[in-house]
Amino acid sequence: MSDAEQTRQKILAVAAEEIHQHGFQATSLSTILNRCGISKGALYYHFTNKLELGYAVFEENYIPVFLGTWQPALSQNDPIEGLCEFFTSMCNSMVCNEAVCGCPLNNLCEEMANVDEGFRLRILSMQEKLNALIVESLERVQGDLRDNLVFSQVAYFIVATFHGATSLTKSSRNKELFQQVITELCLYIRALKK
Amino acid sequence: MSDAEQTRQKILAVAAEEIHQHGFQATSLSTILNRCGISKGALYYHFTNKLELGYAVFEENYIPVFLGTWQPALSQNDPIEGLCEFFTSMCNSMVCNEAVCGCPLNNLCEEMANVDEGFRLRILSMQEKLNALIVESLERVQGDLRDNLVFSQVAYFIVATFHGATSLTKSSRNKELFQQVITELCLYIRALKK
DNA sequence: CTTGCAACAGACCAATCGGTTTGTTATTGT
DNA sequence: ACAATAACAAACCGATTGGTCTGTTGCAAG
Repeated sequence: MSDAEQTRQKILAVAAEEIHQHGFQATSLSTILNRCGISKGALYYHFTNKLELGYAVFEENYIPVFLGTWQPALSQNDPIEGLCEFFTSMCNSMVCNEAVCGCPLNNLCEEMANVDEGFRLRILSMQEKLNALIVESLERVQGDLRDNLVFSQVAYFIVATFHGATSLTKSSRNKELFQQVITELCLYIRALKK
Repeated sequence: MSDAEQTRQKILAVAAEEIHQHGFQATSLSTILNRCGISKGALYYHFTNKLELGYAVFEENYIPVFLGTWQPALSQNDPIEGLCEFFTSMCNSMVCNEAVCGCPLNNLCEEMANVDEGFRLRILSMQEKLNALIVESLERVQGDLRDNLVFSQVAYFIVATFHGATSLTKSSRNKELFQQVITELCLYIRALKK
């Protein structure tokens, strides 16, 4: 990796952290510069403005990480159990920082969806992709599931509940609350089976 | 109502709107001043600083409205149907502005819970109150419900899903998505009965 | 009649914001 | 050897932020 590409990646990584912790609008470019040990010239050489930096963080960091965490769970032989194990292990491995900062995608959705159209469309596209993934995996084991299920509806329900759980955790700073919602969610998911 | 109290209420009302639409941090005091047609001196006569204004909005506007919308649903003879009708009517009556701006409480939770402890504790207290309300109403009709239900867990689950649904609606700007999650949530809630 | 305070008005302030511009350095092709 | 460009450094800029300070006005009590 070239020097230039290295600084670009460094910027992306630091910006991703800052945006995750403080939100996009509250993230200060000068903080990023300080943490990276670079100048403003460097940043504006690699990114045309703050918004484009935000988009780059979203596409090059958040999306891959997001898909990388959901995909394996859904490609299990039994996606129902895959999801439940995924959620449960997330409960157990969750460190304080994650609990407090929430899901980067959901954070951006809450903050930027009605502020900037570019963010909104990117978030929407990601959510639709995740929904499609879940629907796919449910269809794959359709035979084991109850009749009359509306897969897309079920998929959105699962994601909504998950994101709601992270929101609850932010205010309570209590892993147990997250765990409770997840436990109930797993009960719901397993009840999808015949 | 005295003149002074009137301006105070005006400030609170306008601030509540601005915070709902743009979040607390992105809300500009000068915007509030302009919309109210008052000076900075007036605002700082009634509130010591921006944070205290935010707290006042939360306690004097958001909390009463929030409780005022959930309470009636839960005090129905049949809280299960009360909740479902509450959610469904919210789907139908939801105008674009509400869909885009989301729930004020959840917004503040996402934005401020890990930024300011004062906000976090107020939000937490409100969430616990709502949870207690739901638990109460479930206990009231305990006889009609399935055994082995953990009421508090169920209550948090319902609220989490509801808030997750509003988040989904923000990015999609699609009432139907909200409706789908709510439909599935009502299925879940009704399935709590024997 | 005047003194005092509640209820503001509005100029002013330092700090910070995102963004621009100019300058410098190291490398590379010719 | 030289010109060109990539990859920055850093001073600078206008706008805006939350917050302060000094006035000013109207009413009410003494």
